[in-house]
Order: sequence, then C-alpha cells, then structure tokens
Amino acid sequence: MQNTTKFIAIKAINTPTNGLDSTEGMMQSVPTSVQTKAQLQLREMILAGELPAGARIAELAIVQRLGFSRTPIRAALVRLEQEGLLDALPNGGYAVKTFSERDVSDAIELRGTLEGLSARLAAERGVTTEVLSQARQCLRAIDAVLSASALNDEAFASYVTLNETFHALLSDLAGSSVIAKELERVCSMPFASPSGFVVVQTNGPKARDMLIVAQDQHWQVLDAIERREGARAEGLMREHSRLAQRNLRDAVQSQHLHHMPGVQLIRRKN
Amino acid sequence: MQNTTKFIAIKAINTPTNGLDSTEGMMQSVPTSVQTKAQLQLREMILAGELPAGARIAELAIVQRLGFSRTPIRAALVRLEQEGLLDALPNGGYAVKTFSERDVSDAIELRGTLEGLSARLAAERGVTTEVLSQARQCLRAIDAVLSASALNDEAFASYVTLNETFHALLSDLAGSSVIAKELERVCSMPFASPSGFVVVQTNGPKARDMLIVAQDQHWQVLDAIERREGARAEGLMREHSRLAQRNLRDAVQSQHLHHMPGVQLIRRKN
DNA sequence: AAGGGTTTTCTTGTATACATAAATGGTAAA
DNA sequence: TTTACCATTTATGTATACAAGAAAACCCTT
Repeated sequence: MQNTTKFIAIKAINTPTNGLDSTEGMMQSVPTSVQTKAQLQLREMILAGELPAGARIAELAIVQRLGFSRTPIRAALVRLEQEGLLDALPNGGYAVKTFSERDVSDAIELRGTLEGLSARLAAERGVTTEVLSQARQCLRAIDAVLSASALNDEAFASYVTLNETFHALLSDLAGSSVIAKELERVCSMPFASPSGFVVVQTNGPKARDMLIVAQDQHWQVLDAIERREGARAEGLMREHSRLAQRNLRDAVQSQHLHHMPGVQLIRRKN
Repeated sequence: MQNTTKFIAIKAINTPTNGLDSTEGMMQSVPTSVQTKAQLQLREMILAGELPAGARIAELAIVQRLGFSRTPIRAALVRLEQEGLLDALPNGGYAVKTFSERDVSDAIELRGTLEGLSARLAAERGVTTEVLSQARQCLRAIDAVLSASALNDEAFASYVTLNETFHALLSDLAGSSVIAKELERVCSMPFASPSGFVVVQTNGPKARDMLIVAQDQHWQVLDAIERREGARAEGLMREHSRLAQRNLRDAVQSQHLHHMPGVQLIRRKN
C-alpha cells in the first residue's frame, strides 16, 4: 500500500490572451478561424512535448503537419511567441522555449505577487456583494468536494475546476482589467497556473490535507477582503502561491511529472 | 514669472517585447525588417495621437499611409495588440485602445509591485558586485545631474535617460528573466514607464525636489538590497512608484499634458 | 414615406508566388 | 587531410491575388 504519486493538471491549457477564441461560455458553432485552430493545435503540441524543447520550429514542417497554409501558421507563431511559449531566434524563426526550475519558481512567485496585488486592491477599494457571494458559493462547492475523507480522481478534477473558478473570481474582485490581463498572461505559462501543480497522493491523506490548507486560505482571503484588510489579503495570497512552490519541489524530486502537460519544457539542469 | 508646467517623456517609446529590434546598444546599420519598421512607425503614430483613440484601424489605410504591403502590417498589428496598444475587435480588425485614469493608475501600481518584487528577490538572493557597482555608478551620475540648484531641459533629459537605466539595472539585479520580461511588458504602456510622468516645473524648485526624493529612494533601495533587507527594498520600490501616481494626479488636474506621447489614449471620463 | 430585402462594396482571412539571406555541402587548392 | 570558397538549397520575409463575410447602400414593396 505505498502512496502512488501522480499529477492532475486538467485545465492547464489556459485561455489564450487574444480574443479570437471567444466562445461565449456556450459552445456555439465554433467560429474558429484557421489561425486560431493552428494556434490551439500548436500550443497543444508544444505542451504535450511533441515538439522537442529548445528545438527550432520550421514553418514548413508545421505547414505539412497541420495542413494549413503558411499565413495562419505565421500568425499563430507570432502569438505563441508573445504568449511566452516560443523564443524568437535572431535570424528569424522560432524555438520552443525551455524553462529552468528557477524560471518556474519565479513564475509561481510572480503569480502569487499579482494575486496578492489583486486581493489587496479588492480589499482596499471594496467589492460588490454579487461577486463576493459568487466567490462564497464557489468556496462552499469546494468545501463539499473536500468533505469526503478520501478523494477520488473525479473529486480532484472537480477541485481543479472550482479552484480555477475561484482564482478567476478573485481577479474579478479587484476590478482592474489591466491587472487581470497581466495575471492571465502569467497563468498562460502552464506550470504557473493556480492548479498547475496539484499533487495527488491517491491513497494517502497528505494530498487532501494540502487542499484543506489551501481552502482555508481561500476562505481567509475572502474574509480579509470583506473586512477591508488589504495587507492581510495580500499576504495570504502570496503564501497561497507557496503551496505551488512546495508542490514544485516535491514534483522535481519524485520524477513522476511526465503526466502533466508542459513539464517537458522544464529542463533538468541549469 | 509663473511656473510654466511641461512634461518630458523622452524614452516613453520603450523597447518592444519582441526581439526583432535588437540593436545591440551600438547603432549598427539598422537591421530593421519592414515588419519592425511598420511596428515602430505605427506605435509612434498611435502614441502621437495621429490615430484617433478608440477608432477602428483599417489595414488598407495603414498600407496606403506607410507604403508597405499588407503582410508586414498585419504582423505589426498582431504585435501591437499583444503589446496592449490595440484591442482586437470581435469581427476582425483592431481598434486603438483607450485607457481610463484608473487604468493608468493600475498600471503604475502594477509596475511598482513588480519592481518591488524584483528588489525583494535581489535582496533575498543576493547580487553580483559587478551589477551593483554599475547601479551605484548610475546613481552617482544622477547625483551629478541633480547637484545643480536649477535644472535645464538638458539636465532633465539626462535624468530621464539615467533613470531608465537604473530601473533596468534593478530588473537585472533580480536575475529573473521571467520577471524582467513581465516588467518590460508593463512598461511598454507609455504612462507606466518609470519616466512616464516626469513633471517639470521649469522655473520652480518643486520638480527638482521631487527628483531629489526619488533619487534618495534609489539609494535606499540599493542599500536595502546590499543589506539583504528584502521587505524594505520591496516597500521602497512600491513607494517609489507612487511618485508617478502623484504626478499622474497633478497632470490630469492641470491640463498641460498634451506634449507627452500617449496621453491621447487616456480618455477623460469613465 | 418607411421598412425590409437584395445587391454591392469594402474589409479581413487565406493561399501562394517570389525574393533574399543564411546555412550547408561539395570541390579544389594548399 | 584540412581549409577556404563557391554553389546550391532551404529557410524566412514580402507582395499580391483570391475568397468569404459583414456592413452599407439602394431599390422595391407595402
């Protein structure tokens, strides 16, 4: 009965930063232009590790592989570069970006800082009761998921979804489109996402315990915002992101992270 | 002898986020591709207010105006959108982005937070003596500029350049390319740049005094980093950015800001 | 005269042809 | 055998032609 460790990273493929994929929540006839399709498929390929990390990306290769013409491919490449998944090479062309463990850590710290800023502003400026009640509702749903003493895969998947929702609501609470956009950008890096590293030790209580701690921080930050305690809210969100830091450290130690999209981009040394 | 108020915003046109314009410090034969030229010219036009704020941008109009073909123009538009100067419209095309006063304030707060993060990390992780001495040298140069009891335009221009340099060095001190990149992005918004709002009351002492205060913060943050006092360094950089907030408030009150690139993008109400 | 439908035009998305520059391979000379 | 130079090839940057969709204008009908 050893604790088998695995990683769930559903929703690690985040919402893109450009507005081209605006399926309004409802699935309606997918207005996907070829550009968008190319961008989505390329991102998936990169995150799945189909394109070797650090390797140069040749346009023609992608053209042959995806079957589209060069123009939309080029547009997709430009967008993916701005998104941070590709590096522009000096003499034209792109390479799949690689991240050091330090880079990943920095990205998580960055997210924590930005979420802290969001929480502080929400506290200082005050929030509308509607979004606040939405956030409470979301947290109650998480409570329900965590009420079981042992969690199955389905429960973890629910947690991940609800967790993403809560973090998005928190961004809304700050009421700043500028900061929201930046936060979205940072989270587009697969491992910096709020649910990027959710370590699941299936048969053990440790994973659930960590989620319990995280959920307590969720409630406390909402409380801080409601009481207009800006510094507390900020500190809480920063510490909250450090759970991800811990998970990252655990993850790189036990080498079980091959099941998570995007890990191929993390280079082992230097 | 009234105090005439004016604004200096040299270098408000920041380094773009893409790597295509890498003139390595030295001016060497401008390897500018048409794309880059288009991007630069377009940004200049937007910041100068030649394209009306909020107006839709027609590709053909730009093509006729700049004389290039559609392809590089399209690429430039995509980049400028990702840069945050353009909004993508739902049915294709772009519009010049407009910013509320709140947006500008948020952007400055964001910069302060990120610079705070940089300073804290630099303090916590320690810095190399080389970059540190470079920063000190830069600050001594600013001291020299500010030593005069009254500052002329040339002195202000020098200050702006040196100030940009110092902030860039600070970003280097943190040693995190991830954070540096994000900071660069935020500063690409013209008014969020470290020297975005440098109010110059030509004949009065107030402007110089404000720069004196700013320069003291520069020295103190370097001291904090050297002493490994992370929280102090962070707090200092945050407060440092609030000088820009003050300048912003002053600027919108006295309506003298038409001389600064990018102000046309700030919409007066809501 | 007003409203709705149809047609026209304008704009963007896509494909492809062409040009130019860099990289690679081969050959010749030392 | 190694190196240097030239040629060929392959890559990306650029221009333009074509298609599809949306917006606007105009005409027809009530």
